[in-house]
Amino acid sequence: MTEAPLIVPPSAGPTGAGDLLAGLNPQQLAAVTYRGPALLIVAGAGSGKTSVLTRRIALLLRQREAWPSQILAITFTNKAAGEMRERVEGLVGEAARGMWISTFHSACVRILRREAEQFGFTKSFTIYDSGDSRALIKRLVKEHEADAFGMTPSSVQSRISKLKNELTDAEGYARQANMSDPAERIFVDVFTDYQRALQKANAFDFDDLIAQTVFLFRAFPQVADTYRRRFRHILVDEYQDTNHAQYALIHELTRPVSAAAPDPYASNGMMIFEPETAPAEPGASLTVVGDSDQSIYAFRGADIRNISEFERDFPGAQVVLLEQNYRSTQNILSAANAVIGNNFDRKAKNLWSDKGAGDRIVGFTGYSQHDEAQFVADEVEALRRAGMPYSEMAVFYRTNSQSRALEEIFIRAAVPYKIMGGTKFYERAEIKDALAYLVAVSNPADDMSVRRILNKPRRGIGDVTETSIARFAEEHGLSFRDALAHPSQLGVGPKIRAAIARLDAVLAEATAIMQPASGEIPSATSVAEGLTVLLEKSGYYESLRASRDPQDEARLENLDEFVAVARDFARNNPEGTLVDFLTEVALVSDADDLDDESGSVSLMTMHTAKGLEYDAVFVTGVEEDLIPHRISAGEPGGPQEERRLFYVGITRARKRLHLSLAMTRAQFGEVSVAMPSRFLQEIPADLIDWRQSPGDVNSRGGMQSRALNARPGGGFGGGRDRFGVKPLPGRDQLKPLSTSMDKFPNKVTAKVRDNGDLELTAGDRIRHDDFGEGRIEAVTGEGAKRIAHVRFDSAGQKKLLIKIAPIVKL
DNA sequence: TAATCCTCACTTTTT
DNA sequence: GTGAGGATTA
Repeated sequence: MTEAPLIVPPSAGPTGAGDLLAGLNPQQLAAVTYRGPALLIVAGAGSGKTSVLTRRIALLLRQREAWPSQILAITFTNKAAGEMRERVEGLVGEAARGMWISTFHSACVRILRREAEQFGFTKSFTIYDSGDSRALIKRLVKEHEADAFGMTPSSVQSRISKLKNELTDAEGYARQANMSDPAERIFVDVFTDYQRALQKANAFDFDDLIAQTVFLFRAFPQVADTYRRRFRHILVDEYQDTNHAQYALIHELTRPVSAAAPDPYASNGMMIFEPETAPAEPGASLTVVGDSDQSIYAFRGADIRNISEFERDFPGAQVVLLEQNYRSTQNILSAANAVIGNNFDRKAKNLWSDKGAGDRIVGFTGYSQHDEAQFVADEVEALRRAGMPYSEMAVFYRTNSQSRALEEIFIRAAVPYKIMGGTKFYERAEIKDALAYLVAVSNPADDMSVRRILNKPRRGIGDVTETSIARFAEEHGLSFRDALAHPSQLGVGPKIRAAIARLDAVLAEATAIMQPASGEIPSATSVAEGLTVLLEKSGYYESLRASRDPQDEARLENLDEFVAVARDFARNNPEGTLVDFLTEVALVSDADDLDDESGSVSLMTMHTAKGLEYDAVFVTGVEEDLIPHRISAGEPGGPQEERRLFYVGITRARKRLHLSLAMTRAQFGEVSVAMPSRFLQEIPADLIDWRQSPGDVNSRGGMQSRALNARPGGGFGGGRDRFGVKPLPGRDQLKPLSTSMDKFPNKVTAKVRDNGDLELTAGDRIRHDDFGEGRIEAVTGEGAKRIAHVRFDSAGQKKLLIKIAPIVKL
């Protein structure tokens, strides 16, 4: 490999790289141009790592150091993969074709489908998502009566998942387990049976996709060599989030090619045996990008050591540190640095920005989560009026349940919002049902799917019938699916017999459409067609249409959307088969539709926020027991991971950062007192502009100072409390500052009413239960979405959804 | 077999 | 407060 020149003049002709290197700082330039076996790019938040990674790839292509087919770039989400591909294409155009830019899982699926027959699977294997595997484990836990030992399906699932992430299989675990412990024995049995069931169903779970690929490479070195020869440049993004199995996969792929063997890629498919003496090729060049301060997935098996010990694992590795942040103002970064600096055993890193100090961080303490939410809504509206689009604002929280209060207030305040993440489209029951129908066609060996649809819609087929079908299948050596073709031999009543026959016929009809036996190639739209046939003729649609449950209407819409997804797939992949479609669906999560729908505020957990950025960010619920979460206290490294999570949250902000909390929070049906998060006090007080500090709220009424006094050594110093707020002069902190509502015009209750068709016009005066009296300035919107723009006498400007606002006309 | 009542548990989750 | 899943009943 030739050493790339560090600086290429912009006029260097067709292979010139000047534009690729333009505008890079020296560290970025080094990260793009360094050539060697291994490179670690430590990329602080907002340091332009995506740009560096894409330019690095583009430069490799532009300078003809690598063919596209020799590049494997790995990201964690399909969305990130898509963006990276787009950006590389933007830089080098057509020359980007043929690269593998994908997630770990997609890359492994591609490999496994190609090699499946090597180890007892077929190309059309199913991918079990965590719901599928939980369902299977649940059955096994029941069969083995493992619940008697306190094992729940989800605990077993997470244990198995952890073991697989460590590349430990059932056999390996059994070898070192204490088999005199009955609980251990049963767990081993469940694990073993689980793996056996997967194999029998021709299925892999998510963890298997990685682990089995590693096992494949280890068991069949010549297969591994094929890929080692092919991929000369491997780049991994978000390396701090890799688990052991992923690490091992990378390790396998970057080993030197072990022996002279046929190379199908270099020989036009002809088998050419090189002489034994052929020099083995060196391992692929590896580039990893990551930031250990943003490692927030240890709970999923991510191993921070992968990045912290990179230099040991890959001797001779070069390390480049990107510390200049191009995203945030210095105040935000100073807060972030101060917080993360409290984590010990991290490599020092100091993000800096040349954007100037910027605005101070805004702090707010509400009485309740509603109060806090109202603050967020008000602030969002103020920013909107100042010209910031909603799509540039985001609200983060630690747990999904916190979104509820925010939603309630946002609806009432007519703030358009969008929840990111949350219940996933592909995890909805009706979508899983539709998928199960498709899987029943594509992989009849997969009993789970067939069992799932057996009685959906209701056909009168219950447990008893299911068991007899299973028994019949067992006795005759058939799959569960094939047993459906012999309803008369099942010993069930005529009604049920007919129902089974009908299901069998529907499946057969759909199979004929999507996978014609004659070997002819099904049309591009066959998946959408087959899906429609399945849903129509199985009676699934009909049962939803006939239902009186209002939720079933939404289910129908979801199914329509799913059919639309299938049509889109056909359009984008004219050659795409049913298996391709199912693969895409299994590996694509909703996180991939994170596209900012322009014009709405984004609500999401701090985990989901990683990798995103917004002009204005609201981090809510900055309280003890929430961030850091209560449960994290018991886990090793828990509090530190929580701190990183908080760090990720605040480093998403470009210009404005808001930190808010509530003094009381209703959780699990009861209201409890919340305390400010310890992380708040790690931020230098002069960086925060408290609109309402914890001190303000506490010093009112009977529960004064509870949160502040709860910490020994806390209290006030230098005329300012620890939150940087001056105590009001002339008043004793222990006495109520004010007992009237005027100081807290935003205090909000969570009542909802129905005003029906209350007529309002500009100029009317109204009284609001929480905000007092005000004057209507304008009314916009139609019907149930009519919005009153009100200027309240003491609570300021607000928008209200008229239908549900607690208001009366005066 | 299906509907209904009751109990329980309740972080985060790129695939 | 809520939703899922299990046990109980019709």
